[in-house]
Amino acid sequence: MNRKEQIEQTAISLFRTQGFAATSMRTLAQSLGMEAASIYAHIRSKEEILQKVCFRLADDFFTGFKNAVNKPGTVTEKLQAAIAEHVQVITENLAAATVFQTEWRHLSDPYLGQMIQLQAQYEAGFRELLITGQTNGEFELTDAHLTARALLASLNGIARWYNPEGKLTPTEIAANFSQLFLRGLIKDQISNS
Amino acid sequence: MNRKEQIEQTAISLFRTQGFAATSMRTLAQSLGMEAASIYAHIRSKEEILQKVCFRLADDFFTGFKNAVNKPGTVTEKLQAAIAEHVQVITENLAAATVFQTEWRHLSDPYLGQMIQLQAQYEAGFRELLITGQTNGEFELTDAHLTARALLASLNGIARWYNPEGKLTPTEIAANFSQLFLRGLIKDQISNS
DNA sequence: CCTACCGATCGGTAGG
DNA sequence: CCTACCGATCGGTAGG
Repeated sequence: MNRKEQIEQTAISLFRTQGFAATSMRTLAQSLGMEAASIYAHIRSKEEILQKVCFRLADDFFTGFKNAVNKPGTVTEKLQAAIAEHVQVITENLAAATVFQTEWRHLSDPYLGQMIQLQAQYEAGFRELLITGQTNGEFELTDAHLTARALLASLNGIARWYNPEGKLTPTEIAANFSQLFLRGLIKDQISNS
Repeated sequence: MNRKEQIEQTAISLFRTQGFAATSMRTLAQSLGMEAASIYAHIRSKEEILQKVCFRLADDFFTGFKNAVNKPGTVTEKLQAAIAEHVQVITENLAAATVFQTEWRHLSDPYLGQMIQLQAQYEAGFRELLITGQTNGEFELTDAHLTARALLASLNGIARWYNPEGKLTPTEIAANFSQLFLRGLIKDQISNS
């Protein structure tokens, strides 16, 4: 990891805990053991760090989603794969994913507009998967917009509680989410009747 | 609405769009048509506004949850009621709920610690409801912590997309969430077999 | 990567 | 609710 990557990693860690706006270049410099002015030998601006992390994460999420959708199988299986990919991206980039989710609005034009578009596209991907499953009879749902948003919000929430040293692995987390969203909470009463 | 309430409402609106740290008292003053120094005739500090909105919202959520749980009925019905109450609080306090969700970490001690506790308690309330339903055979779930967090994250996400002029009413949104989390996406195959 | 520094802005106070 | 102002801090540049 070269000095530029060190700066970015440290910045992401601070942005995560304090927020982008509340993190000063002097605090960042102190965490790195250097002067604030020296950081500018490696990066152009504070926002450049945020831009890089946001677009990298967005790219990771899209790559994961495309992998999931392009696999052969039922729509149910594709959705399960998309959930697993999304969980993987978050758990493997925990600090960066948190910063992406909570700080992207501090981007300036034109990056802000691009980010909004990318997020709308990603959500649309899930929504279309849901509609495909609805059309072919695999799924039953009332509102694809609401359902896609509910699923994505709960998946993104993982970044707020996932603990790499906890008892749940990313794979187990993904399996639990798939179970929850596909089967729901209500216990099957068939075997009892 | 007196001047103090006007200041708070305007601040909440700015905190929502720009974030707490990125909103200056001068910007707030300009939105109100007054000087920054004059605001301090009505409030003690910038953070005081954030404190007030966070604790008010937390109180609203707890009140709603207690209402839901104290109603007679099955655990399923109580969970449906808790979802409906949560949706109501968000949709009736859209800006304030968004600020609460995204800016509470900018509170200073001891308010920050209190807020963390309150959120843990609220989540525990949902988790215990889920476990009660699991114990009495209404629900089937693998991990109550994960399930409560998934449900709450998706409910909180409503604040990011709810449109008071949109086609979905808060009641409809709550019904869709209950349907999604209780029944899941998979279409019942019973009638086809 | 440092020293020295820029103009701008920050939350907030004094005094009226 | 205003004018006048405080010390502190901001992101960033110049020059080495």
